[in-house]
Amino acid sequence: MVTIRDIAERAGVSVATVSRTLHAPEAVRPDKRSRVQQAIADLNYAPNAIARQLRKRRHETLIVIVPEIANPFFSGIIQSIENIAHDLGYRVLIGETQDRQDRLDHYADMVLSRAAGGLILLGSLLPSAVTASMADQRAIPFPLVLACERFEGLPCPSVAIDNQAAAALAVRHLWETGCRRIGTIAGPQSNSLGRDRLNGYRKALSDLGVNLECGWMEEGDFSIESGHAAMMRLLGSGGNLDGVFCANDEMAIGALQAIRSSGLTTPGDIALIGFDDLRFGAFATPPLTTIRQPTGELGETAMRMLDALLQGGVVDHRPVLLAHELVERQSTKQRVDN
Amino acid sequence: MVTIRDIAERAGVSVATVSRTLHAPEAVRPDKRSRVQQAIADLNYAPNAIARQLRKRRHETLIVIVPEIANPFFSGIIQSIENIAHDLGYRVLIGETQDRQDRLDHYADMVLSRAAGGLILLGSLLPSAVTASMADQRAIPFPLVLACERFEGLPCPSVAIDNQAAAALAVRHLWETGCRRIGTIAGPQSNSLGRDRLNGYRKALSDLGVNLECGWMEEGDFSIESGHAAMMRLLGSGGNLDGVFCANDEMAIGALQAIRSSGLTTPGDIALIGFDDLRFGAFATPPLTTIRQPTGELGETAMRMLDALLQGGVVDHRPVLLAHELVERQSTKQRVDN
DNA sequence: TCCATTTTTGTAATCGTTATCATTTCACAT
DNA sequence: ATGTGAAATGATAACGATTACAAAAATGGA
Repeated sequence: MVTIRDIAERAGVSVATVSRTLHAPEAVRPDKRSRVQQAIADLNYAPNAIARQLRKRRHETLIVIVPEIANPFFSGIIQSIENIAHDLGYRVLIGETQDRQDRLDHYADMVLSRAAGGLILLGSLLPSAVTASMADQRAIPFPLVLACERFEGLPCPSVAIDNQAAAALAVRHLWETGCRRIGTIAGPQSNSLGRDRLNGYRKALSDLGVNLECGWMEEGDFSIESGHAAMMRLLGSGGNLDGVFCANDEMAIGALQAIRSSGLTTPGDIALIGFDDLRFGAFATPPLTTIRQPTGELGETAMRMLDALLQGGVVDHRPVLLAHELVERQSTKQRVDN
Repeated sequence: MVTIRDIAERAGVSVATVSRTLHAPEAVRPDKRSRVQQAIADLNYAPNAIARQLRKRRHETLIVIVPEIANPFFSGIIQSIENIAHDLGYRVLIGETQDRQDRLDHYADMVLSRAAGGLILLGSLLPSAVTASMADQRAIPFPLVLACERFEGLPCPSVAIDNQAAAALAVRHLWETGCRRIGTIAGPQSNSLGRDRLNGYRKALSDLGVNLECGWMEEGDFSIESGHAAMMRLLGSGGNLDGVFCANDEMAIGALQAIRSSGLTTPGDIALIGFDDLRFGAFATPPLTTIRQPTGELGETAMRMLDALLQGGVVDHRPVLLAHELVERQSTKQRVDN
């Protein structure tokens, strides 16, 4: 491996001069500077980032953790994180956990051992180092920002939307467009997203004075397939629904097909509303009405929070809630406005 | 920051003993070992990975580069890469380029500067360090494996399917199910995937003795939206098509909607076949006939190649071609078998 | 008890940078 | 020429781990 010492030798200068040509070229005289640059080119030298980091104790590498990259919802968030990160001089790497604690801990170890500077967590799992610190009432052991999910009482900055309110909005929309027997395909209840959205559904119904009848609720795991299966169960359970709120778009896409394959139509027989505003939802048959989360803003806010944390600033631990939005397409009946 | 020296001091031993308790506990006497472990727990010590890497010159971090994580096709590949990588003791991070050279080079720099051990490249862009080395007839400057795309004459291991043959298979399938005027929505011609699939289309037509008429071909950029737009152009160009081969599933999903919104049906009026076998394609209306790539095998092969490279082995530079498969669903007419 | 082995331990060099500080070189005025 | 201050350079100590190698301690047999 070619090191700074090899360059120094070949250029007939000291290692300090080489280092300076690299980081403050104006501080070294042009003749030496060009000799050094020549040597660097000749030997194809690239400074060893490991050694430099050891010396500088600064980290330009951040990690964004997602449960699964296959989920297109995360991509918008990640993209905006990356854009901001880039501007702020960081490098972003993405880690996928597949909801496995060991994988997550593996990535957390990178931060614990200073191979990376900080973590943005998009999933519903917490690194065990964080859980442990909570249990011991200690501070969180590294720069951490939470996005999308909510963790009660975790002392770190977080950003999300008000999932419960957004879910309630979706249900109200179904009601306002004429649905009277509104069911739901809920997300996994192990996770705050799933719980909040189900609570929103419940709250909206009770605000509307509707009783949640048995056979109106099924649970999925946010996948297309689970949405399909849950819809089949709803259809079979005699709930006699005319509208269904799905806790995300992927399950709604599965549900859509279940409805059609049962010989029913959307929105004619059963209206459907999803959550997340996936690109694929807009091109489903019929195009899916949904709740849009401000993915760009979500990512940007999270990234700026992490930057503030890394700059040593103290960041407010109260969750930042961003605005959501109803996107009306053809899977719900049209509102009669006037 | 708490270092190994702090632990040594608190436990009343030397740093060597601490290091040994960490990596070869059986080599240190139980009493000291437990004193050290106690000190580690007390001070919440985590060894500095940077320092260790500098000393050990080994890399357990690999980078997988994708053009955009939003593309669900890549997720299957990445997942299998991660599974194998994990078993082999590597840590995988994902970098997204959004087809921008500067981003790609940024990740390549991490390998060049030894912040990571190697690269698996899934996109159509090459790091400039690699292009430069090719131009100078030098060897590629770091462990690199290519998956999915093909680069003529690049001396490094690669794995893919035979895109041209697969595209030809798709076109033949349309023919065999009765289509006689077969158009295509091609991928970007800047990229080998797009080119190979278009060549396959051309070759299949000429093998079938069909003349490619004007108005049968439009180009998209692999996105849903571009597929929609391209299909609208095809419909307007008077090519009078009864079947269309789309160079990927996302464009096919866009095309599907364009056809429907024009009052036509699939496969009745126009049959459609895609490429990649996305999950969303299986749940489209109608479910999409497509070509499946063996994503799992693709990822596994790439990862094993990179491991071999990192182990210092010499790996064959001839591209490894894996088998593809036709997945018949309802967007093409049913074959009359007998 | 004492010597020869075998285990355990500690000291110090090393990895490739950066940064401090002392030293040398330079430009310029006298 | 010479003195001065500024600019450029070099030697070297960090950064925090790992690991030869040497030294010390423990073990065991006589």
